Amino acid sequence: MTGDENNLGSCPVDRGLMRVGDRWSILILRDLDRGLTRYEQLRTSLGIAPNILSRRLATLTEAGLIAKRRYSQRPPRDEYLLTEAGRDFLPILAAIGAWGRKHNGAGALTRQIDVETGAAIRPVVVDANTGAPLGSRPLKFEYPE
Amino acid sequence: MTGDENNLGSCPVDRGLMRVGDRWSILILRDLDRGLTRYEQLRTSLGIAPNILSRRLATLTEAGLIAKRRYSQRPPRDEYLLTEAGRDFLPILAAIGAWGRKHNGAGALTRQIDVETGAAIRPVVVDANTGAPLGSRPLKFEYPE
DNA sequence: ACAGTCACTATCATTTTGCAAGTGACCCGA
DNA sequence: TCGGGTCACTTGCAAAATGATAGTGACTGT
Repeated sequence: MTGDENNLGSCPVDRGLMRVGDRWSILILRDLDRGLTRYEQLRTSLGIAPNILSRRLATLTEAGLIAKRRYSQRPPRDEYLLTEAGRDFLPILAAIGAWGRKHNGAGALTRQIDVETGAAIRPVVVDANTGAPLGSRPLKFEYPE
Repeated sequence: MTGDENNLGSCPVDRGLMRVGDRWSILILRDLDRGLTRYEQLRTSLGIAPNILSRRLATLTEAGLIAKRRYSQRPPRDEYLLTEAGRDFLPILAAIGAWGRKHNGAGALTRQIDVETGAAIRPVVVDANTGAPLGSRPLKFEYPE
């Protein structure tokens, strides 16, 4: 499967994964969030081959999650920044991180700290309607027509 | 990168992705949640090649997200069920779905309904400490030693 | 002029994915 | 009991993606 064919199914999860459905893409978003925005920073941080990094950056750009910005004219140098769609994805990264910590969390792990309270955040997915964590109330699926 | 080498980094996101870091795995979890638990159901629902499905089911089983259960002795038939770790991952699917709906949501999409209230859920990742959605308060990263 | 950095591209081997066909255990009807 | 039919796969092979390594171009600083 190519990952971005245009037979859009009715599943929003699939829709999401069409755009960020691979490991490197997600790790790139994580690094951009951490402040590593330049090609060389990403390459060394991730240990990714340069051709692969280029391709991932291109697809993420095309998917509208990141954008290239020139930070130096001479010499011409670019950095990659998260777009709004990209920033919107960050909470999901945090949720994945929380899951990884819980189910594969041996050893010391990076955490995110709330700057104001100083406490490590504990990401949870809740239903904005009820405030209840997902999984705590019964749900059913509703399929279009 | 193979995806499950044992150089575990300190990033919990990476730790999570080591175990579910590909499109098919996530789509399989989605289908199991929807009640499609048998091999043939998954294969036809996903349109996946049988050898790939077998491999994904094997790696998900090895990763502890799903488990095989015999539902018929004669003929011998198995189904796949989510483990606790697998169920723990479902809220993340919902969050990915919400993101997909927002950023790639043209057309009619499947939704999840709270059985008690009848309303479509609106998944949001919040910090369990403050209740605030992630992204609404400044955060910093803390790296181990 | 020459080394060094950054941001890549090009080439090619390896790995993974995907398609199509086949297999084995069983059930069911004629 | 012989021939389909279903389910849950496996096997073989082609196509695509990934990864390692080397090279390129635009500069800068000495």
